[in-house]
Amino acid sequence: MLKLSKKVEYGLIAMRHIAAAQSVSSAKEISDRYAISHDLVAKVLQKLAKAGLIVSQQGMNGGYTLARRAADISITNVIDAIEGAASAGIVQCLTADDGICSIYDNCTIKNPLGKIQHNLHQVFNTMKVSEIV
Amino acid sequence: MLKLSKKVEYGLIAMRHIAAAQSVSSAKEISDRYAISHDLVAKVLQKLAKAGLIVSQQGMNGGYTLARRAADISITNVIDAIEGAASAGIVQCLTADDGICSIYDNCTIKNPLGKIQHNLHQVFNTMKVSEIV
DNA sequence: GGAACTCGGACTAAAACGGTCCTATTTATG
DNA sequence: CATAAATAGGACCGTTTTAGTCCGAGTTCC
Ligand code: SF4
Ligand code: SF4
Repeated sequence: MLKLSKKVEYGLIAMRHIAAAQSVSSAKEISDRYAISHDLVAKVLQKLAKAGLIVSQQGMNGGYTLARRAADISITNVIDAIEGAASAGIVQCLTADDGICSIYDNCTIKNPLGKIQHNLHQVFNTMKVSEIV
Repeated sequence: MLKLSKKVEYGLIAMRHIAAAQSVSSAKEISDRYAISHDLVAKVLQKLAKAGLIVSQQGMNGGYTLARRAADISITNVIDAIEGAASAGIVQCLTADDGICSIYDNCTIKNPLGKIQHNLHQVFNTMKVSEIV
């Protein structure tokens, strides 16, 4: 239940690969190296690019490179890029999202959970891509 | 994606309620107070009882009481009781579970993720039920 | 022009989630 | 002793999420 999705895992693997590479890295290169579905990792890469974490180079011999230093990209950045920023919350009522919980008024644990969520974010924010190369 | 399930939320609400109550608390009492499905909270309570976090008293005027001091029950205990101990992991390859990942051999991020998981557990372990009453 | 890329939407099978329902058992109480 | 109020627990079910595929289109190098 606290498991992160495969897409995020693939995203982290890809980020690590790109960060460690000298030149541009293509989706095929990554999917081959780690035995992941090409289509899947390609989509993840597209999301990472759209979020501005990596820059794409289209056409032949194209691929991706980091958009900024690996030390300036946190795990939170990667997660948000792939899952959407709203997913950053441990419970939906604490994310700035629309749908609030039907229990909201009666809920006695949202404040404590807020504290937990803060601590969790601390963990993901302090861990940078540069630390996993 | 890091969201905890409704069952866990209900479990935490129930634990808080029981910890704050003077006498035994029945499932109906809790489901009424917080406007949750009776059947659902009842099942959660059964799991908590089975895990030894609360003790049940059957029959009329029955219900649940804490099995030990609220300060000795961590959030991890509650999560594990409801979701099963195997769910404690951020990725399945790091839990002592059976099914390992197909990528396992090629995966370059399992060690870093192990460190993250450790930090996460720290958060859930140090937070006790007594802190949410 | 073609090969090797990125881009991006549509689609799907399978699993997880959230929840209901039904039955059996236990126990206090009148 | 009968009954009502509880726990115990399995079966079931509709919806959503996940993980993944497939296909068409645009881009750039050779
Ligand atoms: S209100 Fe309480 S139950 Fe509803 S989402 Fe927030 S924390 Fe979870
Ligand atoms: S091996 Fe890597 S990809 Fe597979 S589960 Fe463990 S961390 Fe995730």
